Amino acid sequence: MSVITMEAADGGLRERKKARTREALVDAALRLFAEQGFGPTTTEEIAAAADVSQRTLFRYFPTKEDIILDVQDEIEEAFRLKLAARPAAEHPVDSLITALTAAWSEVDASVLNAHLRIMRLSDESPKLLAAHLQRSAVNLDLLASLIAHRTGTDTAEDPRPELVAAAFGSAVHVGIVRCCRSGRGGVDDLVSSVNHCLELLIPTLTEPWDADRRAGRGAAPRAPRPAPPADGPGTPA
Amino acid sequence: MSVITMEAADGGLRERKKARTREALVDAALRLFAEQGFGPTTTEEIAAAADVSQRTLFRYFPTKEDIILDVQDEIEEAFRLKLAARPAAEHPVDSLITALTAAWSEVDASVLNAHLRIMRLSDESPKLLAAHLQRSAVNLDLLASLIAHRTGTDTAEDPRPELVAAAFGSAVHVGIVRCCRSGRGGVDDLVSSVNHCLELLIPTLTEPWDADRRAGRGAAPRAPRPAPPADGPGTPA
DNA sequence: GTCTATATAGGGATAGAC
DNA sequence: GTCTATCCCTATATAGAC
Repeated sequence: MSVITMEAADGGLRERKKARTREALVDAALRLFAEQGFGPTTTEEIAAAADVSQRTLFRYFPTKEDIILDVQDEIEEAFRLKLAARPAAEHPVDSLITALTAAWSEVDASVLNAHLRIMRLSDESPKLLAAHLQRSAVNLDLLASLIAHRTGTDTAEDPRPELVAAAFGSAVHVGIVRCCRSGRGGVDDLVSSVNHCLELLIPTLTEPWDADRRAGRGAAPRAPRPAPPADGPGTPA
Repeated sequence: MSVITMEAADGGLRERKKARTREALVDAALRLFAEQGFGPTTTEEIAAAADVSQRTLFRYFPTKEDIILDVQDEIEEAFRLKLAARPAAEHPVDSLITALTAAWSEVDASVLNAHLRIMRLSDESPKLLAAHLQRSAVNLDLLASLIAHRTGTDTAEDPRPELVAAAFGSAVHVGIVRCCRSGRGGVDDLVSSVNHCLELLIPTLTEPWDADRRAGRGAAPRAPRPAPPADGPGTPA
């Protein structure tokens, strides 16, 4: 048979079969985890549900956690692409917030929903939570490198790229966790919770603590930095 | 024999034996991990080195990682105690920084050194890193609760306690990681690296980005909040 | 009887041989 | 892709200390 026929189409025939197998595994895992929990579900069950052998499963994913944690990487990669599209002169904090909004508005809703379901599962399984946090750490490193590159900062001498990335990541994480904890949460709840946390981050660190302030209804925080020129090619949403 | 004789001393005979077994396990693990790495060392080896059975090891520690990660909890608990001793009116950010300095100056140097060694091992073993991050998350929750209690803030409605705790924790983490990455690091290097990151956190988020600023030698950041009254009972170092 | 330690057996994840 | 080995961790059954 012709090699050309097999690989010509639009991503390769094999590529698409691989992608389908991969998706079948992710779907099966997501479903079984929801039904039985993360721990009780075995890799053999997942493989059987996706009609492949256990060995094949481990050829696609190195660990059980990775089967579902890949969607996280997918989201974060989209986010980094949006960040790279922001103007270089913009302050990293502004770039990060704008890029996140842009990325989340473009990502498929089912992907964000899957991410939410994974966060829920993490509450129940320490192992899954640990794997998730580890990935977040790796993605944070990538983010810091990207920021350093964009601002022409030498990471070896200046910790600021890592600090912005870490502080931003913290705020996003707090927003996600709070959304998950508040019972049911659709994608809309997720977005508003994270946005609220991002808005509050700087005022929380710089303004006097007012016990009565809540949910952004308080004295409006003074703009801490001059607004950047609105010349960005990105998607300001 | 008399019950009084057995338990009168200062913490109970059994308690001290338990503590000694525990310490023997931690020491053995720390030594074996340094010699062979985290992954290759088996729980049976650790148990044998501490002269107990594998089952006993798992009675003291639920997982292999926990054998060494308990020193982290020890440090963080000391930190929370120092934080609780700060005046309630002080801004959380100031309380956190002061409490950290106080805690680290009191903790035994060997404990901090053990912590550093663990961080190094984490670079080598994803599993250890994941477990470490998970613990940090738990400790961050405790920290947020403490801050909420001290400031009279309702965590359900106001995310700020979680935000300060998370941002502070991020900066500390960045400082630790940078210290570990910069080759050899004594406790002094650790302290200065973390302090540097803590000083830079707020200016990094609020001041314009100046690519030439480095290591704190740049325009001094304006004090973002009025300095708190120096009436704290803590150890301002 | 109660608490604590042990040995043994086994399940489940993952790596490697074939 | 099947089979096997290894390691982490758990369960059960049991024995010593007081």
